[in-house]
Amino acid sequence: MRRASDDLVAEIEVRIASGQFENNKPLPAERDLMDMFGASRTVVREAISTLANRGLLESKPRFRPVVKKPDYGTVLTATGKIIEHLLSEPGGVSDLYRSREFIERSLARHAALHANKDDIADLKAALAANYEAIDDTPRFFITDMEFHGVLYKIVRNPIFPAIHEGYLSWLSPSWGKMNRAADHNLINYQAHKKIFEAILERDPTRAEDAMSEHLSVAWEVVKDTLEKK
Amino acid sequence: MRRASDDLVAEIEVRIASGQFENNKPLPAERDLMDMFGASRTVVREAISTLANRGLLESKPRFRPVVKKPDYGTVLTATGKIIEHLLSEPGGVSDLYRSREFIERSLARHAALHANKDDIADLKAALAANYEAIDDTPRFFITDMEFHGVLYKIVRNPIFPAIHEGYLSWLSPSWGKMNRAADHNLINYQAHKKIFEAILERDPTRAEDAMSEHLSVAWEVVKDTLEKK
DNA sequence: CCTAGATTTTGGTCGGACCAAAACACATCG
DNA sequence: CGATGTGTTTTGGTCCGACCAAAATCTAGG
Repeated sequence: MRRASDDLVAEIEVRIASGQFENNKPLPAERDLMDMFGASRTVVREAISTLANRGLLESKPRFRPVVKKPDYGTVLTATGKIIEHLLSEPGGVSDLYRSREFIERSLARHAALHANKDDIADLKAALAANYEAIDDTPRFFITDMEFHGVLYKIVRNPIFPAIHEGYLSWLSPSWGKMNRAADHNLINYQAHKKIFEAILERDPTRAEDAMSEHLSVAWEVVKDTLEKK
Repeated sequence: MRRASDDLVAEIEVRIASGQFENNKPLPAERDLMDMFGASRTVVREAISTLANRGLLESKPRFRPVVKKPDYGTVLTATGKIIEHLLSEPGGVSDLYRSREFIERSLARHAALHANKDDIADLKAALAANYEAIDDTPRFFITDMEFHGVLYKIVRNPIFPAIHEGYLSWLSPSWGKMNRAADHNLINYQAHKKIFEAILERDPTRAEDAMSEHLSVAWEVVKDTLEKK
């Protein structure tokens, strides 16, 4: 048994994929969709709701839903709401953080083995920006993220930058409130520098260890913040 | 501006988290929810639909929605529909497969460094089961998955088995149709054996390389299958 | 105590209605 | 002629009541 709205969902998906409903353009009005598919407004709205939850439509109340052809970022935003539940449970943040540690350790190793000239240049630039921002904590936070972001980029697989985005959006609420004084910034910068140097010298194990060390230290701070709260 | 159904969604989420709506038990009838929250059936249904799409309710047409407290598996099923879209685009399967390669290489390395007695025993058992099934392709497929699954378990982080599940459900349609003759089984078994031995000897680099080799070979087969189609 | 049929409940769908906000058209003004 | 303000139409959000068919529940018969 299937719902009428499921058929509609499928048909709209096809039209989005085929470009008949153009990307980033508003969907036709609900009443037009009714005519178009010979469905009642109930099913039309239900279909829209489903598609919005899947991330294929971006629907703000009172505004026309906008067609969004899915990418790996879409997956993350669609997942966000569930992840929130998981993070609120004991160990949730810890599990997620540790998975990040696992990934980024591997990323550091990978960078040491496979980074090319451009990648190195990007890392160097990110590190420099990082250094410049040591006395500007909000800005340091951004350059910090960007330094790590370069590592996600080096694998040249669109999935990884999306994962990075995910970690940022899910984890940053946890460390947003934590004490990010200038001395922390310095410590983090130095850690980044160590990672960079290991990559530069093509030493995967040292790169991995440096990253491991870096994230462990940062985790201690995050953990304290979580427990205090 | 917020929708009335959003409030309802939030309230129901709370009641699920608090256990007032018990896990794996059916949600109250729509008309009861109307009374309970003083909302119209329209918003009640909209809220249910949203929660179902989020994965907090499992709703089969004509049946009472069943409450599902989210876990990392929930994330995957909720994501599945979007991933399908991404996989149907050029390079989609390839990107996903390569991300798996990246992860499992790291898993092999990690196992070589950190597997304990029990983990080794599990791997050994999985490998044995694998061997037993060489002449039984469907069964080999299962034991193959399980061998890899042990590696995901070794990191002792609930996120990773969930990732494994994800790869299986998303990738297996691609290789389901491919030629899985007994000679392939033997090759794969031998690859597993090499990985296991490297882990046993605590040689992370050889474990990683063996995994890398194993997945590359498998990918060639998958790729051919995809292109032929 | 179990089964088969009658009855009630309930999810899915429809149509119509109303409101307020958004989108649009148009006249006005600098 | 473009910017601006106003009036009209369109459109999404919500509610109501109704109907159907499938589930769930109850009931009578074995």
